[in-house]
Amino acid sequence: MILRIFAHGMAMKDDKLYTPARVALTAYLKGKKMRRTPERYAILEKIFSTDAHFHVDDLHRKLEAEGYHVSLSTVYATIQLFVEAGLVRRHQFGNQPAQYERVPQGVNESHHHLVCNVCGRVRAVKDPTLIELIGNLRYPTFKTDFFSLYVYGICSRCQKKLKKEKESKAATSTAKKKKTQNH
Amino acid sequence: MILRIFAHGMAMKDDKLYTPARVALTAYLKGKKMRRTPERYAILEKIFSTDAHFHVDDLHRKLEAEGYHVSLSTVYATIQLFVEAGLVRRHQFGNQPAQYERVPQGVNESHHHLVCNVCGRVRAVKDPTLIELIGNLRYPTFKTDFFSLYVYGICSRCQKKLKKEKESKAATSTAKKKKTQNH
DNA sequence: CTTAGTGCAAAACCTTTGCAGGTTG
DNA sequence: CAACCTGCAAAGGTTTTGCACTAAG
Repeated sequence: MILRIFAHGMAMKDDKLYTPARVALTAYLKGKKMRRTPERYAILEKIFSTDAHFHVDDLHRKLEAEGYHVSLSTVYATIQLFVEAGLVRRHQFGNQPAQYERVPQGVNESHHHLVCNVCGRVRAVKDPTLIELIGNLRYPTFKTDFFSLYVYGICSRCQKKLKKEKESKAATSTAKKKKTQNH
Repeated sequence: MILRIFAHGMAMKDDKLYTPARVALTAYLKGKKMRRTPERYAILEKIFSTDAHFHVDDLHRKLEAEGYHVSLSTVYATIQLFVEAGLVRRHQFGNQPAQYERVPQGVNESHHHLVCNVCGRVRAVKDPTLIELIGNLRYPTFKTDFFSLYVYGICSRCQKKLKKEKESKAATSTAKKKKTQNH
């Protein structure tokens, strides 16, 4: 019980995000005549009070760690519900397991993703001009909902690492050559 | 044996795609001192002589159907190799299983994807201006390799279907209301 | 001949499903 | 108090792995 209150306190800082999401969820559930269960709101709060991106079982673990027990299946089902309700979006970068993020509000929060092909790290990049441009595209027979832009490449960290490896490899190969010549 | 020859004949029409891919694979394998096995070339040929998009086990089934036996694990390993070699690209639309496609050659073949949130169908759309624009984006510390743009929404087919359902539902509800009023 | 690559079967992984029991409206 | 939702365990589908054998260089 203390844990729950404490956890709630911790999340206060981000209530600006959670509050409208909670209102939206309530409206959605009422509209669909679905039940407003404590689990759904607890999961929603967790999503809207932590990092924008999350993995299903990280979220589950966090909830459990706070002393809030929900089954993993409920977490899966609930996230699926949130996706259908337009509160959460699913991403799958490269061959990584699925990630989710809360739906960005407006052009200012919208972003695209830089994905490192080596380490898999994902960086969100804001580019309002680009977002607006792509968001304004229209297709004759297709009713657009949203879009995802993933830019794949190599992050700075991995570039450095690869450079180092290359250098040490080159050194080894030079050494080998010398050795061969010396024979 | 006859099957193999026949299959090869069938694929002739797309050799314009396969030939440069084969050359590229050979160069890649030589560079990495990896082996040029018949399996790798057979899988590459199949990829470059059928639809641009494919699922791993469809590809495997097609090879088997032609009488060319490769294990599923080899198909997985080989596709992964092709991805690393820059010959094939991986896609994962919504919550569907992974799809792959051969890497588009130049701006003219490049495209983005419209994905239906209802039926999951994917449509490739060419938009050279857009592709060029996104392709020219540069990031200070990130070395871009390629990008994927997925536009999610509802395809025309599903729009029609949903419209029909709505209409028939509205009719039912009207009927119900009348019945209630009659009580 | 050395060892990477293959085939097969089993395991791992993430996600969904079936069913019994609890909770919402 | 009906039916929806949850929890649990088991199954599902896809992808990876371990190991013995084959074949490329």
